[in-house]
Amino acid sequence: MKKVSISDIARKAGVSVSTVSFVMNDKAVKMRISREVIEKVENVAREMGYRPNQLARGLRTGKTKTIGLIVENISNAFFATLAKTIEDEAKKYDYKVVYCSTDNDEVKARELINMLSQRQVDGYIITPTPLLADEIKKLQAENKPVVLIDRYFPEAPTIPAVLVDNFEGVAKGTEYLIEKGYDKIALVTIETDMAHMKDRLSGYFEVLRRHDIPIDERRMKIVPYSSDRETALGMIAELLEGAGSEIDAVFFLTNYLGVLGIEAIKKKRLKIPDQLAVLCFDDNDIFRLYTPTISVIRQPIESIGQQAMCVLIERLKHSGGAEGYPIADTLHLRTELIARESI
Amino acid sequence: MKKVSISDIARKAGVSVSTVSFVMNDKAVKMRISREVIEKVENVAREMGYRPNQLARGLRTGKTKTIGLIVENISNAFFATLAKTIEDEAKKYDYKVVYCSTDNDEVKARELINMLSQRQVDGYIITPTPLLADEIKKLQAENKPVVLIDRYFPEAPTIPAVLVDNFEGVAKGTEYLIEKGYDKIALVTIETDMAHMKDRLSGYFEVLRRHDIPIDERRMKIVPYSSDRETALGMIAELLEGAGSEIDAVFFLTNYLGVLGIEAIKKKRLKIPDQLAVLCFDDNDIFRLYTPTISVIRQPIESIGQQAMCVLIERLKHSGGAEGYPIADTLHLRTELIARESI
DNA sequence: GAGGTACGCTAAAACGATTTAGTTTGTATC
DNA sequence: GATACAAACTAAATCGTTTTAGCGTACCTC
Repeated sequence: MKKVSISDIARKAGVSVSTVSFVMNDKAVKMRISREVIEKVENVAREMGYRPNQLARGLRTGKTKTIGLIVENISNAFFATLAKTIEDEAKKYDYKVVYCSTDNDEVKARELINMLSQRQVDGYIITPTPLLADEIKKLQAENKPVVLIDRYFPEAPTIPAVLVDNFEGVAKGTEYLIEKGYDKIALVTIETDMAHMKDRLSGYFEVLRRHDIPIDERRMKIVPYSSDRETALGMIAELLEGAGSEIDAVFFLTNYLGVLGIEAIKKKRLKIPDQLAVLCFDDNDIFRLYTPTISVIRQPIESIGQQAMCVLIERLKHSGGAEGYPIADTLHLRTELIARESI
Repeated sequence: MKKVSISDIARKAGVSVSTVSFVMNDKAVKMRISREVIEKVENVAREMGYRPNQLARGLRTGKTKTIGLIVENISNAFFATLAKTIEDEAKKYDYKVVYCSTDNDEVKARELINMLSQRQVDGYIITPTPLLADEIKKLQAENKPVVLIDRYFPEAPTIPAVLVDNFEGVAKGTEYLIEKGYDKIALVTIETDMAHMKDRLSGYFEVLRRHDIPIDERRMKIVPYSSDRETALGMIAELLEGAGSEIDAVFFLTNYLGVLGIEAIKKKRLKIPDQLAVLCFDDNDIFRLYTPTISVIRQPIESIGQQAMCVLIERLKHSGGAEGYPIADTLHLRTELIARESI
C-alpha cells in the first residue's frame, strides 16, 4: 500500500489539487469553496488516511515547524530533563524538536549543525562547544534564529543566550560553606575554555579572596574533559586523600563530577559531613536520595527550557523581517541553594 | 544571506544543474564528467558553502536517512541511555534519529507516529503503548520497517521486537531472594495491560508456586500508571507498613518504582537489608551508589539498542523489495542479576 | 446590453533536489 | 562519405505540496 498524496484525494473526490489543499489548510472559506465540496474532500481524505507530506510542504513554504536542539549528552540527567521540557514547551507552539548530542566534540557539533541545517530546521537551541561561535554566526547570517543555553560566548554578544548566574551561584555556595565554618574548601571542576565554567570558578576565587582565604592549588582538581570515568574517579580520589587534614569541604562544579565524587567518597568510606562537607552545582536524584542527602546549588531547568523556547519563538515570529530580531537578549536566571545534610 | 541551492552553483560554475548533482553525489565518474569540471564544481560549492537541501532530496528519492525513535519518557534514565545508544549506533549506518516521548499516552503516541510519518522517516523504533498495534500495522502496510523495544504485542507476532526475557529475569530475582532466606516477598508493579509487565509478574508467581509459598494479595502493590509521584509514594509507603512483620523483602518491577521505593524506605528509616531486603528490575546510578547498594536485575541496555538498530537496518535494506522482510524476528536478551548489599 | 462583481473553482509555477533519456561533438571504422 | 560509437555534458520530468492568477458563469446596475 502506497502513501496517499493530495492528488489521489483530488482524483477520487473529483476536484482539483488546489481545492484539496485549501480544504486541508482551513483556507476553504477564504477561497469560497462550497460546503458540499469541503465535506466531500474531508470525507475522502479521512477514508484514504491522508497524511500531508511535510517534506513537500517544507520545501514549498520554507518552514518545517521543527527546531533543532543540540545538547552535550542526552543521557546526562540535566540535559535529558532540559530536552523533555523543551519538547513539551515546543509542543505548545506547535513545533517539533529534534535533538542530538555533541559529546562536547567540536567536529561532531559542526556536523550536527550541518545536518540540522540541511534538514531545514526553523531555529536552533544550542549548548555550544568552545569553538562553535563562527558556525553559529553563519546560521544567524542565514536568518535562522539561535538561542544558546547553559553556555555562551562573551565575545559574541549578538547570540542570545539563556543562562544561570554561574558566578553568583558558586559564590553563594562558597559563602555558605564558609559561614558554616569550613575554610579548607576544595574544588573539582572540568577543564574547559568555556566562559560559564570560568564564571563558576571566579565565584569561588572571589569569595575566598573576600574572606582572606588563600587560594591553594592543591585543593583544586581540574579534570580534563576527555578523561574517562575511571581516570576522573582517580583524580578525585587523589584530591580526597587530603580529607580531614588539608581539606574539610569539597565543591563539585557540575552534576557529573558530583556523582563521581559521591562514588569516590563512598569508596574511601569518608563520613559526610564529619570528615568532609559536600556541595554540588546542579541537582540530581542521587543527591536528594543519598545518605546523607547532598546540598546543591539548584539550576532552574524548567525555566531555562521555557525561557529559551520563549526567546526562540519570539525570533521565529520576526524572522520573516529584513534583519530578524534587533539585539540579542541574554537572560540570567537565579540559582537556588538547597541546604541538605552534607554540610 | 540566502541559502545557496544547486542551481546557484550551476550558474556560477557555468554548468548544468544535473552536472552539479552528479558531482555532489560522487556519480561524476560514472557519468564521465571531466576532471576539470569536477574540480570547478567542487570549488564553487565549497566557496559558496553549499549544503544540499534534504527536504528536496527526500522528496525526490523517497528516503530521508532518518529513523524515528519513540520512547516512553526521554528524561527517564533507562530511555535516555537507550536513546543515546541508538543515536550512536544509527550514526554508524549514516542515519539520523529523531526521538519523542509518549508519556505513555495513547493519543500522544498516535500523534507522534503521525508526525514522524508525515516527516517521512525511513523506519521506526518504538516503545509502544497498549493499544498501538493497529497504528503500527499501518506503518508496516506502507512498507515502513518497525522494531519494538522493551514492550511487545503477543497477539501481533508480525511486528519484530527486541526484548529482555522478563519472565526469566524476575524469576531469577525471586529465586535469589528465596535462596537467601526471604519468604515474605512483596512486589511493587505498575498497572498496565502490556505483556512485558505481565511476564514479569508471572515470573514472580511461578517461583512462589514452585516453592509452595502462597500468593498474598496484601504483599502486592499495583500502582496505576496515571498516579503522580506523591500518590505512588504514598502507595508504596502503605505497603512498607508491613516491613518486619508481613514482609521481609520487596521487589520493584521497574526502575522508576525502585527509585520511589528507595525514597519511601528512606523516609520510614527502614534498615536495608535487616528490616527489609530490596531488589529492583533495571539498574540505575542511584542503586549503585546508595548506601547500602541495591541489588538489581540488570537489563543490557546497549545490546537492546544495538540489536534493535541491527534488525531495523536489515529491514531497511530490503524494504525496496515487494513485501519487505519475510517474517518477524523477536529477540530475547538475557538479564543479569547484580547482587549488592541490599539482600 | 455593456460593465462590474461575486462566486466557486482550477491551472500552473515554484520549492530544490535526482535521474532518465537525450544531444552535440569528435574520432574511428569500413 | 556514411555509420558507429564514445565522451562530456544537458533538458526535462518528477517528487507532493502551496499559492497566485485567472476563468467561466450568474446576477446586478445603470
